[in-house]
Amino acid sequence: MANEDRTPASQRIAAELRDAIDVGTYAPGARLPSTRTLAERYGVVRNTIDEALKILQQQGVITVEWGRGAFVRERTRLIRLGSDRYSPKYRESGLSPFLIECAKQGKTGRFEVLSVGKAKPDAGVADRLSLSPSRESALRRENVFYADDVPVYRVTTWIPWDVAQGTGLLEAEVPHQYGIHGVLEEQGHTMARINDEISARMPNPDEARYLALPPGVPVIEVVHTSIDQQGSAYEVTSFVMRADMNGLAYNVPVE
Amino acid sequence: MANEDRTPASQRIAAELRDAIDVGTYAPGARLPSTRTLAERYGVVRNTIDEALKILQQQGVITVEWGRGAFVRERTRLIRLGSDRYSPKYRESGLSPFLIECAKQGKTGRFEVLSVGKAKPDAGVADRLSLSPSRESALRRENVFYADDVPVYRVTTWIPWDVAQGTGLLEAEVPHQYGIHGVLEEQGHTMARINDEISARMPNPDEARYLALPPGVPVIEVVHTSIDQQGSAYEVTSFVMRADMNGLAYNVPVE
DNA sequence: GAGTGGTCTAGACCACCTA
DNA sequence: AGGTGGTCTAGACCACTCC
Repeated sequence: MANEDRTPASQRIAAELRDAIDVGTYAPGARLPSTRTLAERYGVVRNTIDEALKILQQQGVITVEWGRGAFVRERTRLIRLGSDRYSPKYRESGLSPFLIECAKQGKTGRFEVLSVGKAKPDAGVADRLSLSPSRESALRRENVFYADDVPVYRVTTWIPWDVAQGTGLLEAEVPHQYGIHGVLEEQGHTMARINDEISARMPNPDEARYLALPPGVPVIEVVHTSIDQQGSAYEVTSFVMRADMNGLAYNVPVE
Repeated sequence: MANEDRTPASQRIAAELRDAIDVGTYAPGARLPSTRTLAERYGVVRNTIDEALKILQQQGVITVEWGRGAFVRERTRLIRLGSDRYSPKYRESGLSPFLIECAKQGKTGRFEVLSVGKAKPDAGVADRLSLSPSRESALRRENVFYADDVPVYRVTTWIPWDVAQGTGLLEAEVPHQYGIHGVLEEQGHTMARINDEISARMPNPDEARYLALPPGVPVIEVVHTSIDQQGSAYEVTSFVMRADMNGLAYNVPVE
């Protein structure tokens, strides 16, 4: 048992397994030996193997399935949300960039409306919309987007009440060929600029549940603000997406 | 004893502690009771408390310090890397956007050059630079950026060899007031557009070490491509940054 | 030295999956 | 039923921090 190495066994084993995965001993999708087998092989108790697997899980290297085993995570293709997603050039297709990207990858995209209604925006949203918080309400629409029935975005849209009222945006079904932004454009709000604020973090328990996130998968949060030709913000949308299936791309001019 | 709830004790305790943190029972920076105390309070063994704390750590809610205790993580202010970071308007100040942002927050920004030399770009970089991979080399510069001596970015820049040669970019010290992009501009490459591809994930062990990342902190990766007025890519930079201290902002026109 | 977290052992029971 | 992962107990030893 002379253990020359001073790093804990669980970490050492995690590193060894990770190396084995990296060199392809265990291919993506392959099952690792059972915890009992690994415990015997490394001469440690099963608990220690559990620790090692938890480390790999947190690193996003494996997924563990109840009663089945631990599997090397498959590299999922990224869905890229582009800076051009609001571009008029997509209007003609009648499809949203999300649906186009899904179709490209042979996936079926769809979304569900979770809620539509009047609500008080939080301070951050109120600030971006130049509303006085806790005094003015806004229209809130909550959606979830799916690719092949896997939830990939949780989307919350906020529109100042005076912009939204009387437009039909209060209906679950948006009554316009070009969606919400089609309606807003008819109200005189043509999108001139966007401001996207991007961050990443571990999900909170709610988000983990909504997005059915396995452990070790962070989320990307994009807070998007639409700005019209007068320079005023008239819509804020927050996207929360699983980071292992989504990316962003901004191809933009230098000003 | 009579445990009506079927969720594991460690998860239940983690949720209770998280709620206590959310409502402010434990303020940011405050120390949680010791694992032994918590074990007694919840009537479980210390190991179970350890599990609960690991969950909170992975969620990025607390940091645990050896021999000192578990502390509620302070909300660190974000350093925002903006889409305007290459804008000519910053040229006059002579400061990079990173240094400006650090100064705003009362932090001292600096960077170190890790390496400068000829290297073969990987397939992704070669593709973005329209080089034939494994045949053409490029200049690679590796830097680390610090804010108050905390490493926040790991940056790797690639420039095609025929663009870089004879420019002084092979020196550790870039011989130009406006940095790398000042030199490249003198070579006739004026930045007309940028293409930033953004993803997030858990760090690999290397990155965790370089950036001194505590557990539960994801990284944001930005692969930036500079495009000149002829529409050709002449520089690729990869930024890997700790997600709890960094964010991105793109304020751009809709085209 | 006292207190703290980190880890490990040995053994047990539970819940889920496959057959 | 038999295999798999998930969790918990009880107790032990180690390493780091602070006084």
